[in-house]
Amino acid sequence: MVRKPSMGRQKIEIKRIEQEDSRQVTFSKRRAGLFKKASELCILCGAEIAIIVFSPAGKVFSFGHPSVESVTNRFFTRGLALDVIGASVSLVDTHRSANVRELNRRYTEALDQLEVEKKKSENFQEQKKASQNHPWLEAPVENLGLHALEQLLASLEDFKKKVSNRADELLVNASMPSIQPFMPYMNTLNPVGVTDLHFATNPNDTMLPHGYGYGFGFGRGFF
Amino acid sequence: MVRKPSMGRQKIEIKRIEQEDSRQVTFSKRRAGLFKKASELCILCGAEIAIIVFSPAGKVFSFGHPSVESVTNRFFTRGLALDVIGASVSLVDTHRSANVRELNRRYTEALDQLEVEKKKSENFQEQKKASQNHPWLEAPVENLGLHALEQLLASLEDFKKKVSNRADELLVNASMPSIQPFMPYMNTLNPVGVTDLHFATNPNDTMLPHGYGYGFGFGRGFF
DNA sequence: AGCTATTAATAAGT
DNA sequence: TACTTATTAATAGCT
Repeated sequence: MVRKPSMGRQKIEIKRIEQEDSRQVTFSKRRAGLFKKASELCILCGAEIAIIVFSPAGKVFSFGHPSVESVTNRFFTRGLALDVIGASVSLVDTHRSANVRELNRRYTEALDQLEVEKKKSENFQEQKKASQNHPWLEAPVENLGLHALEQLLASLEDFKKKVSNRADELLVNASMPSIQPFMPYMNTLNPVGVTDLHFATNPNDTMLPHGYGYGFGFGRGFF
Repeated sequence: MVRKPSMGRQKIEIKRIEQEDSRQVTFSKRRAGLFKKASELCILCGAEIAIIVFSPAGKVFSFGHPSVESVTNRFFTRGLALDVIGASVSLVDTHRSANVRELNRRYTEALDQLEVEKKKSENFQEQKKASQNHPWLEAPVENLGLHALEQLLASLEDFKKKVSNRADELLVNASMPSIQPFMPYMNTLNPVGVTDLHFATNPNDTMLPHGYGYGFGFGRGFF
Protein backbone atom coordinates (compact mmCIF):
# COMPACT_ATOMS: atom_id res chain seq x y z
CA MET A 1 0.00 0.00 0.00
CA VAL A 2 1.22 3.44 -0.86
CA ARG A 3 1.06 5.90 1.98
CA LYS A 4 -1.07 8.96 1.57
CA PRO A 5 0.65 12.11 2.62
CA SER A 6 -2.31 13.77 4.33
CA MET A 7 -1.74 17.25 5.61
CA GLY A 8 -3.57 16.17 8.70
CA ARG A 9 -5.41 18.64 10.78
CA GLN A 10 -4.49 22.22 10.19
CA LYS A 11 -4.88 25.12 12.52
CA ILE A 12 -7.76 27.35 11.58
CA GLU A 13 -8.78 30.79 12.59
CA ILE A 14 -12.13 31.08 14.28
CA LYS A 15 -13.95 33.22 11.78
CA ARG A 16 -16.71 32.61 9.30
CA ILE A 17 -15.86 29.91 6.75
CA GLU A 18 -16.61 31.48 3.40
CA GLN A 19 -16.30 28.31 1.36
CA GLU A 20 -19.83 26.91 1.29
CA ASP A 21 -18.88 23.25 1.12
CA SER A 22 -16.32 23.36 3.85
CA ARG A 23 -18.74 25.27 6.00
CA GLN A 24 -21.37 22.60 5.64
CA VAL A 25 -18.91 19.82 6.41
CA THR A 26 -17.52 21.66 9.38
CA PHE A 27 -21.02 22.34 10.62
CA SER A 28 -21.93 18.68 10.56
CA LYS A 29 -18.77 17.52 12.22
CA ARG A 30 -18.77 20.14 14.90
CA ARG A 31 -22.45 19.84 15.66
CA ALA A 32 -21.90 16.15 16.22
CA GLY A 33 -18.93 16.95 18.41
CA LEU A 34 -20.93 19.48 20.39
CA PHE A 35 -23.74 17.02 21.07
CA LYS A 36 -21.27 14.37 22.06
CA LYS A 37 -19.62 16.71 24.53
CA ALA A 38 -23.00 17.60 25.95
CA SER A 39 -23.90 13.97 26.30
CA GLU A 40 -20.68 13.26 28.13
CA LEU A 41 -21.21 16.18 30.45
CA CYS A 42 -24.65 14.84 31.33
CA ILE A 43 -23.35 11.38 32.06
CA LEU A 44 -20.16 12.38 33.84
CA CYS A 45 -21.65 15.06 36.05
CA GLY A 46 -25.36 14.43 36.09
CA ALA A 47 -26.07 17.72 34.40
CA GLU A 48 -29.28 18.50 32.58
CA ILE A 49 -28.73 20.09 29.22
CA ALA A 50 -30.76 21.38 26.34
CA ILE A 51 -29.19 22.46 23.09
CA ILE A 52 -30.95 23.89 20.10
CA VAL A 53 -29.00 24.50 16.91
CA PHE A 54 -30.14 26.21 13.76
CA SER A 55 -27.92 25.71 10.78
CA PRO A 56 -27.43 28.74 8.57
CA ALA A 57 -29.84 27.07 6.18
CA GLY A 58 -32.43 26.99 8.90
CA LYS A 59 -32.37 23.31 9.73
CA VAL A 60 -32.93 22.54 13.38
CA PHE A 61 -31.12 20.10 15.57
CA SER A 62 -31.63 19.59 19.22
CA PHE A 63 -30.16 17.71 22.11
CA GLY A 64 -31.87 17.27 25.43
CA HIS A 65 -31.26 15.42 28.63
CA PRO A 66 -33.68 14.40 29.91
CA SER A 67 -35.42 16.37 27.16
CA VAL A 68 -35.32 19.80 25.59
CA GLU A 69 -38.75 20.59 26.96
CA SER A 70 -38.02 19.69 30.54
CA VAL A 71 -34.83 21.70 30.60
CA THR A 72 -36.26 24.75 28.87
CA ASN A 73 -39.34 24.67 31.06
CA ARG A 74 -37.14 24.56 34.09
CA PHE A 75 -35.12 27.40 32.68
CA PHE A 76 -38.01 29.67 31.87
CA THR A 77 -39.80 29.06 35.10
CA ARG A 78 -36.73 29.29 37.24
CA GLY A 79 -37.15 31.30 40.36
CA LEU A 80 -40.69 30.15 40.86
CA ALA A 81 -41.23 28.00 43.89
CA LEU A 82 -42.42 24.47 43.37
CA ASP A 83 -45.85 25.13 44.76
CA VAL A 84 -46.25 27.97 42.37
CA ILE A 85 -45.21 25.90 39.41
CA GLY A 86 -47.24 22.95 40.58
CA ALA A 87 -50.27 25.09 41.00
CA SER A 88 -49.85 26.56 37.59
CA VAL A 89 -49.95 23.17 36.00
CA SER A 90 -53.45 22.77 37.21
CA LEU A 91 -54.51 25.34 34.69
CA VAL A 92 -57.20 26.49 37.00
CA ASP A 93 -57.76 30.11 36.33
CA THR A 94 -57.70 31.10 39.94
CA HIS A 95 -54.37 29.51 40.50
CA ARG A 96 -53.04 30.85 37.31
CA SER A 97 -53.93 34.33 38.36
CA ALA A 98 -52.21 33.77 41.63
CA ASN A 99 -49.13 32.55 39.82
CA VAL A 100 -49.13 35.52 37.55
CA ARG A 101 -49.42 37.83 40.50
CA GLU A 102 -46.53 36.06 42.16
CA LEU A 103 -44.46 36.22 39.02
CA ASN A 104 -45.29 39.86 38.65
CA ARG A 105 -44.32 40.53 42.24
CA ARG A 106 -40.97 38.86 41.74
CA TYR A 107 -40.39 40.71 38.55
CA THR A 108 -41.01 44.01 40.27
CA GLU A 109 -38.73 42.94 43.06
CA ALA A 110 -35.98 42.06 40.63
CA LEU A 111 -36.34 45.40 38.91
CA ASP A 112 -35.99 47.17 42.23
CA GLN A 113 -32.85 45.27 43.05
CA LEU A 114 -31.52 45.98 39.63
CA GLU A 115 -32.12 49.66 40.22
CA VAL A 116 -30.09 49.53 43.40
CA GLU A 117 -27.23 47.68 41.75
CA LYS A 118 -27.09 50.07 38.86
CA LYS A 119 -26.89 52.99 41.23
CA LYS A 120 -23.99 51.30 42.94
CA SER A 121 -22.19 50.91 39.64
CA GLU A 122 -22.80 54.52 38.73
CA ASN A 123 -21.36 55.66 42.00
CA PHE A 124 -18.40 53.53 41.40
CA GLN A 125 -17.86 54.89 37.95
CA GLU A 126 -17.91 58.47 39.12
CA GLN A 127 -15.42 57.72 41.81
CA LYS A 128 -13.11 56.30 39.25
CA LYS A 129 -13.38 58.95 36.63
CA ALA A 130 -11.11 61.21 38.60
CA SER A 131 -8.11 59.04 37.85
CA GLN A 132 -9.06 58.43 34.26
CA ASN A 133 -5.80 59.57 32.78
CA HIS A 134 -3.60 57.19 34.70
CA PRO A 135 -1.22 59.81 36.00
CA TRP A 136 0.53 57.17 38.06
CA LEU A 137 2.18 55.93 34.92
CA GLU A 138 4.44 58.96 35.18
CA ALA A 139 5.52 58.05 38.66
CA PRO A 140 9.10 59.00 39.61
CA VAL A 141 10.66 55.60 39.34
CA GLU A 142 14.10 57.10 39.36
CA ASN A 143 13.88 57.85 43.02
CA LEU A 144 12.71 54.52 44.27
CA GLY A 145 14.77 51.96 46.09
CA LEU A 146 14.80 48.29 45.37
CA HIS A 147 12.33 47.44 48.06
CA ALA A 148 9.90 50.05 46.86
CA LEU A 149 10.29 48.71 43.36
CA GLU A 150 9.35 45.29 44.54
CA GLN A 151 6.21 46.58 46.12
CA LEU A 152 5.44 48.55 43.05
CA LEU A 153 5.78 45.50 40.90
CA ALA A 154 3.49 43.57 43.18
CA SER A 155 0.90 46.27 42.79
CA LEU A 156 1.36 46.26 39.08
CA GLU A 157 0.73 42.58 39.12
CA ASP A 158 -2.55 43.16 40.90
CA PHE A 159 -3.39 45.81 38.42
CA LYS A 160 -2.70 43.51 35.56
CA LYS A 161 -5.10 41.05 37.08
CA LYS A 162 -7.70 43.75 37.22
CA VAL A 163 -7.16 44.45 33.58
CA SER A 164 -7.47 40.76 32.79
CA ASN A 165 -10.61 40.51 34.82
CA ARG A 166 -12.01 43.46 33.00
CA ALA A 167 -11.21 41.82 29.71
CA ASP A 168 -12.91 38.63 30.84
CA GLU A 169 -15.87 40.62 31.97
CA LEU A 170 -16.16 42.27 28.61
CA LEU A 171 -15.89 39.01 26.78
CA VAL A 172 -18.42 37.27 28.90
CA ASN A 173 -20.90 39.97 29.64
CA ALA A 174 -20.15 42.46 26.95
CA SER A 175 -23.35 42.72 25.00
CA MET A 176 -26.07 41.16 26.95
CA PRO A 177 -28.91 41.46 24.55
CA SER A 178 -31.25 41.03 27.44
CA ILE A 179 -33.16 44.19 26.99
CA GLN A 180 -34.24 43.99 23.48
CA PRO A 181 -37.60 43.86 21.80
CA PHE A 182 -39.40 40.62 22.07
CA MET A 183 -38.59 38.35 19.18
CA PRO A 184 -41.51 38.00 16.86
CA TYR A 185 -42.61 34.47 16.25
CA MET A 186 -42.18 32.91 12.87
CA ASN A 187 -39.70 35.40 11.64
CA THR A 188 -37.70 32.74 9.90
CA LEU A 189 -38.43 30.13 7.36
CA ASN A 190 -38.10 26.61 8.50
CA PRO A 191 -36.82 24.15 5.95
CA VAL A 192 -36.81 20.46 6.42
CA GLY A 193 -34.42 18.80 8.76
CA VAL A 194 -31.96 16.16 7.78
CA THR A 195 -31.13 12.85 9.19
CA ASP A 196 -28.94 12.51 12.17
CA LEU A 197 -30.77 9.76 13.88
CA HIS A 198 -27.90 7.56 14.73
CA PHE A 199 -25.74 8.75 17.52
CA ALA A 200 -24.03 6.92 20.28
CA THR A 201 -25.63 8.45 23.28
CA ASN A 202 -27.63 7.74 26.30
CA PRO A 203 -31.03 6.51 25.19
CA ASN A 204 -32.54 8.77 27.78
CA ASP A 205 -31.35 11.74 25.81
CA THR A 206 -33.18 13.14 22.91
CA MET A 207 -31.05 14.15 20.01
CA LEU A 208 -33.14 14.96 17.04
CA PRO A 209 -33.10 16.33 13.60
CA HIS A 210 -36.24 18.28 12.98
CA GLY A 211 -38.38 19.45 10.23
CA TYR A 212 -41.63 17.88 11.06
CA GLY A 213 -43.88 20.38 12.69
CA TYR A 214 -43.38 19.92 16.33
CA GLY A 215 -45.38 22.00 18.57
CA PHE A 216 -46.08 22.45 22.09
CA GLY A 217 -46.66 26.03 22.91
CA PHE A 218 -43.78 27.71 24.49
CA GLY A 219 -44.21 27.25 28.20
CA ARG A 220 -47.80 26.27 27.80
CA GLY A 221 -49.31 24.25 30.55
CA PHE A 222 -47.23 25.98 33.08
CA PHE A 223 -49.30 29.03 33.49
CA MET B 1 14.01 23.13 39.75
CA VAL B 2 12.95 19.53 39.63
CA ARG B 3 10.12 19.12 37.20
CA LYS B 4 6.98 17.34 38.09
CA PRO B 5 6.25 14.13 36.31
CA SER B 6 2.56 14.88 35.73
CA MET B 7 0.52 11.91 34.74
CA GLY B 8 -0.99 14.11 32.10
CA ARG B 9 -4.41 13.41 30.76
CA GLN B 10 -5.70 9.96 31.43
CA LYS B 11 -8.34 8.14 29.53
CA ILE B 12 -11.62 8.04 31.37
CA GLU B 13 -14.74 6.03 30.98
CA ILE B 14 -17.85 8.03 30.25
CA LYS B 15 -19.87 7.26 33.32
CA ARG B 16 -20.94 9.20 36.35
CA ILE B 17 -18.00 10.56 38.34
CA GLU B 18 -18.67 9.52 41.89
CA GLN B 19 -15.98 11.62 43.50
CA GLU B 20 -17.73 14.86 44.37
CA ASP B 21 -14.72 17.14 43.99
CA SER B 22 -13.60 15.75 40.68
CA ARG B 23 -17.15 15.97 39.44
CA GLN B 24 -17.28 19.65 40.28
CA VAL B 25 -14.01 20.38 38.57
CA THR B 26 -14.89 18.34 35.53
CA PHE B 27 -18.25 20.03 35.31
CA SER B 28 -16.70 23.46 35.27
CA LYS B 29 -14.03 22.59 32.76
CA ARG B 30 -16.30 20.76 30.39
CA ARG B 31 -19.06 23.31 30.59
CA ALA B 32 -16.56 25.94 29.57
CA GLY B 33 -15.37 23.71 26.79
CA LEU B 34 -18.92 23.11 25.59
CA PHE B 35 -19.71 26.80 25.45
CA LYS B 36 -16.49 27.49 23.63
CA LYS B 37 -17.29 24.86 21.03
CA ALA B 38 -20.74 26.33 20.60
CA SER B 39 -19.29 29.78 20.18
CA GLU B 40 -16.91 28.53 17.54
CA LEU B 41 -19.68 26.75 15.69
CA CYS B 42 -21.67 29.97 15.60
CA ILE B 43 -18.75 31.95 14.27
CA LEU B 44 -17.43 29.40 11.80
CA CYS B 45 -20.75 28.39 10.31
CA GLY B 46 -23.16 31.14 11.18
CA ALA B 47 -25.27 28.83 13.27
CA GLU B 48 -27.73 29.99 15.89
CA ILE B 49 -27.42 28.11 19.14
CA ALA B 50 -29.01 28.07 22.54
CA ILE B 51 -27.65 25.98 25.37
CA ILE B 52 -29.09 25.64 28.83
CA VAL B 53 -27.20 23.69 31.45
CA PHE B 54 -28.31 22.77 34.93
CA SER B 55 -25.61 21.53 37.23
CA PRO B 56 -26.57 18.68 39.53
CA ALA B 57 -26.77 21.28 42.25
CA GLY B 58 -29.37 23.14 40.26
CA LYS B 59 -27.32 26.08 39.16
CA VAL B 60 -28.11 27.34 35.69
CA PHE B 61 -25.78 28.33 32.89
CA SER B 62 -26.79 29.39 29.45
CA PHE B 63 -25.24 30.21 26.13
CA GLY B 64 -27.11 31.93 23.35
CA HIS B 65 -26.34 33.27 19.95
CA PRO B 66 -27.89 35.62 19.20
CA SER B 67 -29.70 34.91 22.48
CA VAL B 68 -31.33 32.01 24.27
CA GLU B 69 -34.66 33.73 23.88
CA SER B 70 -34.54 34.16 20.15
CA VAL B 71 -33.38 30.62 19.49
CA THR B 72 -35.84 28.95 21.81
CA ASN B 73 -38.70 31.04 20.46
CA ARG B 74 -37.76 30.05 16.99
CA PHE B 75 -37.57 26.45 18.06
CA PHE B 76 -40.86 26.25 19.90
CA THR B 77 -42.87 28.08 17.31
CA ARG B 78 -41.36 26.22 14.40
CA GLY B 79 -43.77 24.46 12.14
CA LEU B 80 -46.75 26.04 13.78
CA ALA B 81 -48.80 28.18 11.50
CA LEU B 82 -50.16 31.27 13.12
CA ASP B 83 -53.72 30.01 12.95
CA VAL B 84 -52.67 26.79 14.60
CA ILE B 85 -51.13 28.66 17.43
CA GLY B 86 -54.25 30.70 17.76
CA ALA B 87 -56.55 27.73 17.44
CA SER B 88 -54.86 25.61 20.05
CA VAL B 89 -56.42 27.62 22.79
CA SER B 90 -59.03 30.27 22.96
CA LEU B 91 -58.02 33.67 21.79
CA VAL B 92 -58.19 34.97 25.30
CA ASP B 93 -56.03 32.18 26.62
CA THR B 94 -53.58 32.63 23.84
CA HIS B 95 -53.15 36.26 24.52
CA ARG B 96 -52.94 35.73 28.20
CA SER B 97 -50.32 33.08 27.70
CA ALA B 98 -48.37 35.40 25.50
CA ASN B 99 -48.48 38.05 28.15
CA VAL B 100 -47.37 35.70 30.85
CA ARG B 101 -44.63 34.44 28.65
CA GLU B 102 -43.50 37.96 28.05
CA LEU B 103 -43.64 38.69 31.74
CA ASN B 104 -41.65 35.60 32.44
CA ARG B 105 -39.14 36.55 29.83
CA ARG B 106 -38.66 39.96 31.33
CA TYR B 107 -38.27 38.47 34.74
CA THR B 108 -35.57 36.17 33.46
CA GLU B 109 -33.97 39.09 31.75
CA ALA B 110 -34.00 41.13 34.92
CA LEU B 111 -32.34 38.31 36.81
CA ASP B 112 -29.63 38.11 34.20
CA GLN B 113 -29.02 41.82 34.36
CA LEU B 114 -28.88 41.65 38.11
CA GLU B 115 -26.30 38.95 37.77
CA VAL B 116 -24.12 41.16 35.64
CA GLU B 117 -24.47 44.14 37.92
CA LYS B 118 -23.63 42.13 40.99
CA LYS B 119 -20.53 40.83 39.31
CA LYS B 120 -19.50 44.36 38.56
CA SER B 121 -19.90 45.35 42.16
CA GLU B 122 -17.96 42.34 43.34
CA ASN B 123 -15.15 43.19 41.01
CA PHE B 124 -15.16 46.69 42.33
CA GLN B 125 -14.90 45.60 45.91
CA GLU B 126 -11.99 43.33 45.14
CA GLN B 127 -10.16 46.01 43.29
CA LYS B 128 -10.68 48.45 46.09
CA LYS B 129 -9.18 46.02 48.51
CA ALA B 130 -6.29 45.08 46.26
CA SER B 131 -5.16 48.62 45.64
CA GLN B 132 -5.12 49.90 49.17
CA ASN B 133 -1.35 49.88 49.42
CA HIS B 134 -0.95 51.89 46.27
CA PRO B 135 -4.02 54.02 45.86
CA TRP B 136 -2.59 55.54 42.71
CA LEU B 137 -2.98 52.19 41.03
CA GLU B 138 -6.71 52.64 41.29
CA ALA B 139 -7.57 53.22 37.73
CA PRO B 140 -11.07 52.99 36.31
CA VAL B 141 -10.48 49.73 34.55
CA GLU B 142 -14.11 48.82 34.77
CA ASN B 143 -15.02 51.72 32.56
CA LEU B 144 -12.69 50.84 29.74
CA GLY B 145 -13.43 49.11 26.50
CA LEU B 146 -11.18 46.57 24.88
CA HIS B 147 -9.38 49.16 22.84
CA ALA B 148 -8.68 51.29 25.84
CA LEU B 149 -7.45 48.26 27.69
CA GLU B 150 -4.99 47.53 24.95
CA GLN B 151 -3.65 51.04 25.09
CA LEU B 152 -3.41 50.83 28.80
CA LEU B 153 -1.44 47.63 28.55
CA ALA B 154 0.93 49.30 26.14
CA SER B 155 1.50 52.09 28.61
CA LEU B 156 1.94 49.55 31.30
CA GLU B 157 4.62 47.89 29.25
CA ASP B 158 6.51 51.12 28.90
CA PHE B 159 6.23 51.70 32.57
CA LYS B 160 7.44 48.22 33.29
CA LYS B 161 10.52 48.93 31.21
CA LYS B 162 11.23 51.99 33.26
CA VAL B 163 10.92 49.95 36.40
CA SER B 164 13.15 47.26 34.98
CA ASN B 165 15.81 49.71 33.98
CA ARG B 166 15.72 51.29 37.37
CA ALA B 167 16.03 47.88 38.94
CA ASP B 168 18.96 47.02 36.71
CA GLU B 169 20.70 50.20 37.76
CA LEU B 170 20.26 49.36 41.37
CA LEU B 171 21.38 45.80 40.95
CA VAL B 172 24.47 46.78 39.01
CA ASN B 173 25.51 49.51 41.34
CA ALA B 174 24.78 47.72 44.55
CA SER B 175 26.07 44.36 45.67
CA MET B 176 23.36 41.98 44.66
CA PRO B 177 21.45 40.73 47.67
CA SER B 178 17.84 40.29 46.72
CA ILE B 179 17.55 39.36 43.12
CA GLN B 180 15.30 36.44 43.86
CA PRO B 181 12.15 38.13 45.02
CA PHE B 182 12.43 40.51 42.15
CA MET B 183 12.48 38.25 39.14
CA PRO B 184 9.15 36.53 39.60
CA TYR B 185 7.34 39.80 39.22
CA MET B 186 9.09 40.50 35.99
CA ASN B 187 7.78 37.34 34.48
CA THR B 188 4.20 37.91 35.39
CA LEU B 189 4.26 41.49 34.30
CA ASN B 190 5.09 40.61 30.77
CA PRO B 191 2.43 42.17 28.60
CA VAL B 192 1.57 39.00 26.78
CA GLY B 193 -1.74 39.61 28.44
CA VAL B 194 -2.66 41.71 25.47
CA THR B 195 -3.28 38.60 23.50
CA ASP B 196 -5.79 37.56 26.10
CA LEU B 197 -7.94 40.38 24.91
CA HIS B 198 -8.49 38.74 21.60
CA PHE B 199 -10.23 35.62 22.72
CA ALA B 200 -12.28 34.52 19.80
CA THR B 201 -15.68 34.69 21.35
CA ASN B 202 -18.35 36.65 19.64
CA PRO B 203 -19.43 39.49 21.91
CA ASN B 204 -22.90 39.11 20.50
CA ASP B 205 -23.24 35.82 22.31
CA THR B 206 -24.58 35.57 25.76
CA MET B 207 -22.78 33.20 28.03
CA LEU B 208 -23.98 33.45 31.56
CA PRO B 209 -23.88 31.83 34.90
CA HIS B 210 -27.17 32.31 36.64
CA GLY B 211 -28.72 32.65 39.97
CA TYR B 212 -25.87 33.44 42.30
CA GLY B 213 -27.41 33.69 45.70
CA TYR B 214 -30.91 34.76 44.95
CA GLY B 215 -32.44 32.24 47.20
CA PHE B 216 -34.90 30.73 44.81
CA GLY B 217 -33.85 27.25 45.62
CA PHE B 218 -31.11 27.23 43.04
CA GLY B 219 -27.57 28.37 43.03
CA ARG B 220 -26.38 26.69 46.15
CA GLY B 221 -23.34 24.48 46.25
CA PHE B 222 -20.29 24.66 44.11
CA PHE B 223 -21.64 24.08 40.68
C1' DA C 1 -6.21 28.52 39.73
C1' DG C 2 -1.90 26.74 36.76
C1' DC C 3 0.68 22.77 34.58
C1' DT C 4 1.78 18.74 31.42
C1' DA C 5 1.17 14.31 29.44
C1' DT C 6 -2.21 12.31 26.94
C1' DT C 7 -6.42 11.54 24.79
C1' DA C 8 -9.95 13.39 21.80
C1' DA C 9 -11.47 16.21 18.13
C1' DT C 10 -11.02 17.53 13.63
C1' DA C 11 -9.06 19.97 8.94
C1' DA C 12 -7.61 18.24 4.77
C1' DG C 13 -7.38 14.97 1.61
C1' DT C 14 -9.57 10.71 -0.88
C1' DT D 1 -21.10 11.10 3.34
C1' DA D 2 -17.59 8.11 5.18
C1' DC D 3 -12.77 6.95 6.12
C1' DT D 4 -7.73 8.29 6.92
C1' DT D 5 -4.10 10.76 8.93
C1' DA D 6 -1.43 14.48 10.71
C1' DT D 7 -2.10 17.98 13.88
C1' DT D 8 -4.31 20.90 16.96
C1' DA D 9 -7.32 21.35 20.93
C1' DA D 10 -9.29 19.72 25.11
C1' DT D 11 -8.69 18.02 29.46
C1' DA D 12 -7.53 14.32 33.63
C1' DG D 13 -4.76 14.12 37.31
C1' DC D 14 -1.74 16.89 40.27
C1' DT D 15 -0.16 20.91 42.87
